[in-house]
Amino acid sequence: MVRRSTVRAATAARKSQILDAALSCFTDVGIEATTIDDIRRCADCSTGSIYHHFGSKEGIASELFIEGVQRLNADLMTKLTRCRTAERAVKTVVTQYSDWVTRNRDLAGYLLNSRDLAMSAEAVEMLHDVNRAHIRRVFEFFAPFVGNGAMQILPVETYIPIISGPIQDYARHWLAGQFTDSPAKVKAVFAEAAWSAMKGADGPRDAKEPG
Amino acid sequence: MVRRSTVRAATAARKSQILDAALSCFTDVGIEATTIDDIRRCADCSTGSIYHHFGSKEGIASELFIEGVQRLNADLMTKLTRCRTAERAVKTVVTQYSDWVTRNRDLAGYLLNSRDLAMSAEAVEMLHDVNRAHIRRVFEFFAPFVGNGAMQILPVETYIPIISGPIQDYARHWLAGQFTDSPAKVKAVFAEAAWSAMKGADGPRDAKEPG
DNA sequence: GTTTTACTAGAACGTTGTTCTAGATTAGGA
DNA sequence: TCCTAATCTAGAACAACGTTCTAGTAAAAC
Repeated sequence: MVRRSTVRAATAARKSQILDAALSCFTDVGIEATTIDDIRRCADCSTGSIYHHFGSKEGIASELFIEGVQRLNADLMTKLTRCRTAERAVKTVVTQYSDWVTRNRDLAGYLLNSRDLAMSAEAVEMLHDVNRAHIRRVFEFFAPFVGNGAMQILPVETYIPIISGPIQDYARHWLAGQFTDSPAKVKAVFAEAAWSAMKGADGPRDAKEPG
Repeated sequence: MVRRSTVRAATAARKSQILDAALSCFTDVGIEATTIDDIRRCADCSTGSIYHHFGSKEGIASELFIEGVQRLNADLMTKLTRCRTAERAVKTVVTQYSDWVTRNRDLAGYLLNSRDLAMSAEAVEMLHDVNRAHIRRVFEFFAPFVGNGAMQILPVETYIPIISGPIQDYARHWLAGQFTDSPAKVKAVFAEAAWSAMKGADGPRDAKEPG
């Protein structure tokens, strides 16, 4: 049985070289407008090399997308598991995202604006698996805070939009050049807003109102 | 010199026929994957006709996008100007969006997932003008509520993300088939969350609302 | 050293967006 | 009704781009 003990050293470098070139091109002119030849020139490699590693232009786009999501998710989990209170955890979801987007402009812009990417069935499933696993971890982390009344009980599918929706929308506008202040600069506002919308009704306020 | 007093009757019909066909194709397989020939077949017209009316595939996509934004904006303003209190106005922004997306699935999905559309310089400017005018109207409407303390004073660029971000994110997931309940079904939750994050810290100062 | 596998190169192919030219259709004026 | 100009449609032809293919090179396994 042949064992591929070590991937050839140059391979990983070549792949990330192509991915970096692709991200750069996608950022400059958009996915559709970048040609394979653009990427080839920017990565200083041949067409054959690109197709050997990724199979298609869509393969590059998919791998870039999934790898980006995984990096973002991993960074969140690292910071989240250090939190001891519901308030700190909710606010960390917002501030971590703000900082990450500010530090990784190009990749963040790619992730935010490539939602309708036509991906292969395998890539879609891969992405779903990654997302499901991440969401499960996050929900397991937050479950106790909902259980003990520190956070509101809401329909499950509304938690993520309520907490992350605003800062994501802000980030999208900032990345499009429409806002001047970086997400990192205004993160406190969004962290506060998220916590306002999410904290348990501990005060004398009414809990609910007829819609 | 002949003046085109009335646009030829068939023209408007032909254009909207092509736009409808394009939206249908874009929804089914994505913008990049739909060919001019797909649209031609679906709209039952010729290639020449398409290029006469829109100039390019991107021209179709741009016009569809801008027209959709205008319809959405117009619907919001109609409903918004009926509101008399800050709470009702903020909640209306959320519920109107929920209802509109639920009623216009395809178009809403197109608007939400085509942000990175490569548009011509003119189309970009056109869209900016439309957006700026709309945002100015909305802010003029809300200004009094901020002035009298019914709503929080925040950095201007944060209002829209805080109010609309969550329901937009929810809508995106629903349109992608990831959530089962339509935005219209869960709009009350998001309206409540938006108002929680937005209302003045000292309690509402609207006449009708008791502390 | 020989074999096997991983990788690269670049020409060739087929599809697709776009252009072009000729012709059909309609509106307005005698 | 006929004429003229403008608008619109048709579909073949062109050029660009994603992809495939064949041959060849470099590195690991034995």
